Amino acid sequence: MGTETVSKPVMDNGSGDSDDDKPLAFKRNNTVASNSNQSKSNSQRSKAVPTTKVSPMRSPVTSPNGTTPSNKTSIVKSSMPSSSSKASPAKSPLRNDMPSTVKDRSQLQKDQSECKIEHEDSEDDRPLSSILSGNKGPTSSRQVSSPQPEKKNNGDRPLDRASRIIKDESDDETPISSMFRKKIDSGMSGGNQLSNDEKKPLVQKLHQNGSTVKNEVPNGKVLGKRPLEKNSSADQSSLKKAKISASPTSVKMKQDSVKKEIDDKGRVLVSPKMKAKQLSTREDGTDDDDDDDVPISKRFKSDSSNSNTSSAKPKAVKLNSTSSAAKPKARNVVSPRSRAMTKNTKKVTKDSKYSTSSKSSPSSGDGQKKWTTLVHNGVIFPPPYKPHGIKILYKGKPVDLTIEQEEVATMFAVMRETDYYTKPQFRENFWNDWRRLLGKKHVIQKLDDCDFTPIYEWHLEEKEKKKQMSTEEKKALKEEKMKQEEKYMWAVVDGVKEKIGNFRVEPPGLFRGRGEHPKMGKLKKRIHPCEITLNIGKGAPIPECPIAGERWKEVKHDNTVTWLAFWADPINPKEFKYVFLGAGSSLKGLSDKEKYEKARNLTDHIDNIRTTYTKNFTAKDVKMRQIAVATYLIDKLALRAGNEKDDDEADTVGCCTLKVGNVECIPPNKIKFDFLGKDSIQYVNTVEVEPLVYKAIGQFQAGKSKTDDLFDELDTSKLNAHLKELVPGLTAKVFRTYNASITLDEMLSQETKDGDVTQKIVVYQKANKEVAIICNHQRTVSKTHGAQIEKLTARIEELKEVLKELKTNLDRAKKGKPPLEGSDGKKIRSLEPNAWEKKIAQQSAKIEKMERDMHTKEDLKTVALGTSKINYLDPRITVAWCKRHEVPIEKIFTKSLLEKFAWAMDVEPEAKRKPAFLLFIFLPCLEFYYLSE
DNA sequence: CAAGGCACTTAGTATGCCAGGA
DNA sequence: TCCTGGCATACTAAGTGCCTTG
Repeated sequence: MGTETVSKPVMDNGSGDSDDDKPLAFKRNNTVASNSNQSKSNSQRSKAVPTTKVSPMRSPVTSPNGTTPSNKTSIVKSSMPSSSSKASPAKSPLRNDMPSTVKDRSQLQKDQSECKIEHEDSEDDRPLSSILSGNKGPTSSRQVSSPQPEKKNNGDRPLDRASRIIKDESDDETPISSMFRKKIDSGMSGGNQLSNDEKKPLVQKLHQNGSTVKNEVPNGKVLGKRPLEKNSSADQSSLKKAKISASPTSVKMKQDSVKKEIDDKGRVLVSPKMKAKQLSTREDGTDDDDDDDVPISKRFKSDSSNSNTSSAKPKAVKLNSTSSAAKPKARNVVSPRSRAMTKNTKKVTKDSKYSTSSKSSPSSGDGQKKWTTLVHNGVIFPPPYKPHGIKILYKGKPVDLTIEQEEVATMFAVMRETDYYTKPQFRENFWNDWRRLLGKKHVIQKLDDCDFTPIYEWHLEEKEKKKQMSTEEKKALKEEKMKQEEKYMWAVVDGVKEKIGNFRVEPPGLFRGRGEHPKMGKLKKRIHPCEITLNIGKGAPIPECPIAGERWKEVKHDNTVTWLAFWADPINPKEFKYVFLGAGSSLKGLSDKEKYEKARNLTDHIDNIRTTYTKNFTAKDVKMRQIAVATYLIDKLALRAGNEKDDDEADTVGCCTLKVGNVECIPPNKIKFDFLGKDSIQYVNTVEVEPLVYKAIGQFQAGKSKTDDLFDELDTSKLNAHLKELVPGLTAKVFRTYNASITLDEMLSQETKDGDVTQKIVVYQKANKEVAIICNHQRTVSKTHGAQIEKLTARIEELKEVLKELKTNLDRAKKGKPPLEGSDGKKIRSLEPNAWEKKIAQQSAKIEKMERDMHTKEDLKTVALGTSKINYLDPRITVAWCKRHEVPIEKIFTKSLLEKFAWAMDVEPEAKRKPAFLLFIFLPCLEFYYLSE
């Protein structure tokens, strides 16, 4: 895309890039944080961290408004799609579509029979309208700003985040949506869809292989293409326009980029991009369309009419607020959602008609129909263990082991070079499980007397052999593997071939829990078909069990969930391991998009939320005060919610589970956090907080021991229940997404300058790094890091020596003297002074680059950039920025990320519409006016 | 309301692959 | 041409959050 070029120039006004840079939507005022300092910790994992970083950008601000319109009204609405969807407690009267008869897992497990339930669906839940309304108002009223007082102190300023607008972005996107709409309009009116026929084929045959099938239903039904959107979602549909069906063809026209694929049966399938686009269309008419695609502004319009309305944010119901405090945190809450749900009622319509019969299981998932037809070939199992016959030594003597015993011994032996190998907990757990296989009377009575060296050496040899294979051999092997796996790699969802994320059953091994996990080293036993439950469409052929003589545990047909298969986790039998579609699938894309929409929607409410919690810093009710402080920390520091954990898990915490000892008050108003978070990654950060927060934390600590809960009246359910009262669908994790995306947007808009692509990429990486620091995404320093730095340092020194020689020769050349001979003794030919100067410049540039690279490497040695890019940064911000600045998107997103974010690729850069765009930011309502002009 | 169940997202590490440099 | 570093992907652990049950 470079395209925009032209326009861009035009647009710029004096402002220079800045305008361009303006993010589409989000903007923030403040400066970037300075973070830099974070501490990197040293080493390894646990240690590191952000230390005091100062505030990461976060917050600055106050301000809001000014710039942003924040308020676009407020309305909440819908936005949170999900909520709606979920809302209904399953039950839902609303949903109709459900598949008929499906048993839910629990039931199944219990062995009950199926339950049929019919629901209507709710598709729409929320009216977007509300939002709109907000938007509309030009002026805004937006709220004022932030609550915060802000002071910035050194770095961290408390909350200052400007309120920015994410929403604007939508504006940007408008175009996109428009496209969709057009599509719709144009064609369709009717909903024609692709024919169902197309899809049908898949389903046809059925065989069962022996598995137990429960609930099988006749299929039926509609096979239309998948609606991409969830039913509920945002969409609301009220609008629903007729959806068009999206026949591939039609779709295609619109999108160029889309590629078609033909599946083996000759069906036309769509590439991810296309699919994304298709989203807009709905399949059987059933679904709603997605409003998602519709620009918010547009949505508003349409929606407004909607009923749902609910608009008002205030909405939410409140739930109870009870006070009790029990510490045991309970998880659930009630929820406001119910109300929301009610709304749902809405939608129903659609599905019901089309849908087939499904019934859904009451409990699973959010109860929304996720697909209509689902065909896949099951999962592939790891190859059986191949005994090597190498004996371990026990007290110096070789010991005979059975195949099973040898297999487990080998798992342990090959871990010799890992840290686990020497950890007492790991060894103990391994020993307990292995001993069970050996039997009490076995010769081997003590792990420490075992010498696994022979197996370890065998393992090294095998590795070496593999390494030494010729390229051809490796290639052949790979092809062979591919051939075996090909059939398991794909699923056909509503007629579209999609990649499956993890179609391989996890092989047996020793559990590698992170941190001080109490179960590390336990044997993760081999999973057999009889432990696996498959989920396929009714009427779809039941995958053949790949292991002769065995059969699946069960075959379900639940279209309210997205998993294709699951089995009980052998380490924690209460949990499951699932097989899902790949990240590039439309099902995943949809939910990803919803996630970012939720975050974006938070922009409209953030001021209000901050005002609320600021007010509650002094609430009389302890629970309320704790909620206020916890929300503040989650907003300011991007902490995770912090669910309760069991004793058989590593001892890590999140915001709600912080212990008194994890927080240290440093007068006058700084707080030092030091705890192990997810994956046992240490979080160390000293930040300045609002004086009232400082005071409140001191109160929460008073009279407690270090191991007591800081927020003893709180748990994630209560916290989220409160957040939902403020904004339907809002949960603690949304703040992380919001802050990450806003930070990216602000940094990109503030720091991107004219320059070449490389420089722009550096800006992007810097922003990415900032986000990674905020989110505390760390990685272990590579083993070779030190050596690499040394090497680079040496190389730089060498280059500097050469530079010195060049300078000397320049001086000599100026004096008419011949150059000195090189350090290697070779003669150097004479050059004119300007030629020497040129060489000097080149050499200097080379040195600078190398120093910069080294600095970057050192700087990022403990920072993991990928996690935030994959999970937290709204890809639309990246895409729009790339378009605006003519940076090829491939420079930022890998192939798989491009696939994953196919739904975001259409965002308008906005450059061309800059004028309108800018206004947009400030005065959303003028948008149409401008554009039309 | 507590507790457990379930579904799905987020996360760091291990491994494989490829391009650039010696 | 081989080696290495760095990136991309594979893998799977560890979170979040909603729902149901008692």
